[in-house]
Amino acid sequence: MILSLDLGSEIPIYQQIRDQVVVAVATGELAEGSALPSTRQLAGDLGINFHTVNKAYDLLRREGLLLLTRKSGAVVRRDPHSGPPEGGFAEEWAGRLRTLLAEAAAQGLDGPTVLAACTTTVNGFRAGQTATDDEGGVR
Amino acid sequence: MILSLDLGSEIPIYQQIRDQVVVAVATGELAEGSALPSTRQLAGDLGINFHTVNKAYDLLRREGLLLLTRKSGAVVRRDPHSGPPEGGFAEEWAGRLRTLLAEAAAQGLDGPTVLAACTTTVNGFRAGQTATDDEGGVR
DNA sequence: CAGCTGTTCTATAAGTAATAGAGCAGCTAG
DNA sequence: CTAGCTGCTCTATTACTTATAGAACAGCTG
Repeated sequence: MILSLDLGSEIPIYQQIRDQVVVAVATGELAEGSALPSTRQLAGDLGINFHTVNKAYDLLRREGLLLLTRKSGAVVRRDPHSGPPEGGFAEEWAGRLRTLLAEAAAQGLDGPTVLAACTTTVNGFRAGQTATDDEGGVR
Repeated sequence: MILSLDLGSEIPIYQQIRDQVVVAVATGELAEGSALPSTRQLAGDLGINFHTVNKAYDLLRREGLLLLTRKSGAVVRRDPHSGPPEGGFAEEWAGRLRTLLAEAAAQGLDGPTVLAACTTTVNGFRAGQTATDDEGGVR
């Protein structure tokens, strides 16, 4: 997968990394078991400090998406078929969804437009993973 | 409207205020022209510094939701019927939506569940502004 | 005038983000 | 066994953000 950073953004670098890994897992681009570059290597490729990459990986580990070991490096732990998320996630996530959708509504986007954007985005994820959906083989 | 703050949250206070005003505008609880408490009064009610409230109001003004004048105080400028948002908003918002929905998908929430949450939330907003009260409790 | 309003300035303390360097423990290929 | 990789941890510095606080100014209002 290819990571692109915007160093001039107000979004912290470690969060840009985290967000792009999350999207890659959602689309199926990163399946369960996929290996990510090491912290030092990715930092070198991106031209940033390895502590910053370490922070992003550590955040992904705490979210349950990455498994970090000394022998295998960084490996994707979950994918969209791994079953329900950990306790409390759905409620916290629904709260953030409410804020984000409220922002669009307050700015004048009407309901159908907002829901169409949601549907298109979610279907875009599934298109990326249903290619090998019949296999279902969890490695 | 009633503002509730969580001082122990990792979310900045000024952003909690902003988020709750945004939701109130989306639901119609705060219609165009509604007056908000002054910075000093709201700060006193919440037990926080008025500079923090000022920051939240200033953010809402930059987002086009509030109109701040010395004579009228803080007044809601937009509501869901004010027409399309300002240029560039939709694209930036769609990017954040993608990240948020990807997070749910990566954690194992399936597409229909995610879209159901979106629909329920958006309909909850519209129930607050249209004549038809649907009582769509999100629980 | 007295008392509100938003607004702007300085200032401080605490936390976060990103940088940097050094080192340790565990695994693996040569 | 050695060399080199891995995640991981520690200290440290710089810059920015968050939240606090006090003071003052300009405009409107009763």
